[in-house]
Amino acid sequence: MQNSERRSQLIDMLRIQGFAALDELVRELGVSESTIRRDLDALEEQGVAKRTHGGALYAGGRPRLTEFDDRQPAHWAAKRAIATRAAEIIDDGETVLLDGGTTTYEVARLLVGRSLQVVTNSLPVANLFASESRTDLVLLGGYVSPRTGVCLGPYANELLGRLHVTTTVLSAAGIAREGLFNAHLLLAETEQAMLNAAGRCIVVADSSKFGRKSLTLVAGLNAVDAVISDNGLSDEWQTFVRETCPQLVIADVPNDPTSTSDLSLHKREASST
Amino acid sequence: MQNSERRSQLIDMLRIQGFAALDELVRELGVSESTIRRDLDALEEQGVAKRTHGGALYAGGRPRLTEFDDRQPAHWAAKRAIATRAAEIIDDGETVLLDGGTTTYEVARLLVGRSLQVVTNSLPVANLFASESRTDLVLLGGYVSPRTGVCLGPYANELLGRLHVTTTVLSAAGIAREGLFNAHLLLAETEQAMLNAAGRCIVVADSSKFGRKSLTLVAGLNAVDAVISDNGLSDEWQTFVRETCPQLVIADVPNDPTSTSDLSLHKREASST
DNA sequence: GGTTATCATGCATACTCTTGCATTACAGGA
DNA sequence: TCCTGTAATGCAAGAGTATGCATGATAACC
Repeated sequence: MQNSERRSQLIDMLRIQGFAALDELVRELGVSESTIRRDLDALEEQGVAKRTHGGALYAGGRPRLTEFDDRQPAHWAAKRAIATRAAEIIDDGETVLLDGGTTTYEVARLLVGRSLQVVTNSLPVANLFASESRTDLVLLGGYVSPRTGVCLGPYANELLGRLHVTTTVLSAAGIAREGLFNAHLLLAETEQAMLNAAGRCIVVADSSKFGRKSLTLVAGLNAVDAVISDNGLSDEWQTFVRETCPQLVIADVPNDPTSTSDLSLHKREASST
Repeated sequence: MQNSERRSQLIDMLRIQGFAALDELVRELGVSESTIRRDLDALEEQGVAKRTHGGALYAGGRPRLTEFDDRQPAHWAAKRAIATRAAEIIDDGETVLLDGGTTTYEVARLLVGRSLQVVTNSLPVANLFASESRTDLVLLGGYVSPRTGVCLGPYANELLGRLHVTTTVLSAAGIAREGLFNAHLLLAETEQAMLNAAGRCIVVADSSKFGRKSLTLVAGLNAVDAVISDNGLSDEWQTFVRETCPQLVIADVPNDPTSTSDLSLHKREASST
């Protein structure tokens, strides 16, 4: 792990928690105490952190949307892999409707710079494209949920009712045999409207989502055209999805601790566990 | 010459990941470490990447909203002063409609954390409130203008037609005797809708805006309830605005080295304003 | 005031960067 | 065809930087 990467991770921890103890940072980042101290010195120098006895306080800018802050690196790798496959099957010139959610956000990041028309209800996604002249951006209006930064409510649904897009990329809080589940009642309605507005609908969901229900059912799996998940998905679920839905794409997650031991571990061979 | 192709691939990796370790790039691109270093040097030269120990960060290519980048410090002081006065006359519990534009953005910054309901068509303004649980945020939808980050078009206007807010804060590209001017045809329509949706309408405009026309007329000054400007506004304009509009607020700009003759320390009388 | 935890500093080690040089690939001219 | 200049690439060695550990100093706590 590199200097700058570790420090940005450190900033993330501070921003989320507000305060972090020294030994906690040592444990989490896997480096020595001295290194953490030096990092905190540097961060204090640039005004991001404020050192205290036994730890450090966050002193930087405004708090960001909470959902995007606790991106676990493990899940993040799966999301990245899934997003890559999703971006591959989207062609230039399409009109793409992007849902809120962390996985769709990763898809959006991969679409930046491409020649597309993007429709979204997600503020973070919109920010990615806002300054991009090559991509037309249409934002759905409505009430903005503080936690996730997505637009909800009747206005968004109404606008969706008058739009048609070639591809919709949907996320889900859970996928069960009944179909896609979501945690917000209003968001479920919006996602149903998104589904109806689409020529084809792609659902992106990492394998941990399967077998989990959430508050409300959005749609059955037979209503979507493709499901993209990662190779952690069990065989039972894979066969079930293949039977229910026209297409199932399994993204290969590279970051598997058992398979990458041969490349360049000369630097971490003596690292303590 | 595969040089340029590899470098564009490198830029893609950096843009997508934000950070890339050196050995990771070596593995991915299949060239030696030295070559990657030289590539990164070249990319840093042209401002696309920022080298760090062990890798590189994505630096350039993030063309942010241009309007917010060239904030002149001198104008900014006036805008800040104006925004302060505007924020003072907005009470907690109000529903505030905020236009796009740099001055209204400053107003928005001062309103963060207050107990309000905010309606806006501006993406930068929305970002300020998105993670704020104390402020309800309603975003107008529609086509997003890449340069300014505001939502335009019939959808925004239609939604505005069904809203009512207590206070609208409008900006203007220019103010002439005819009234408020704006540079975008579509935005002018949206601003007219904003005006109609408001119980009272406040126009924020620094003194440099007065006497300047722009593409299209939005509304006469008699349609607004208050104008807030800075103390650089000439007496003629002040009397004109006072005759046309119910209220004129002049914000005191603390230090304005550009408009005053020079910084000679004549000990002026401590005139209380 | 004594005890304990936390902090700063110096130094050894390992990694990363820069620089210089040799090799390879390619295009233009005799 | 052969030669040659140019650019790109790879390799190696010394300089530079980051990290971890140890030790004395400092600050918090009872």
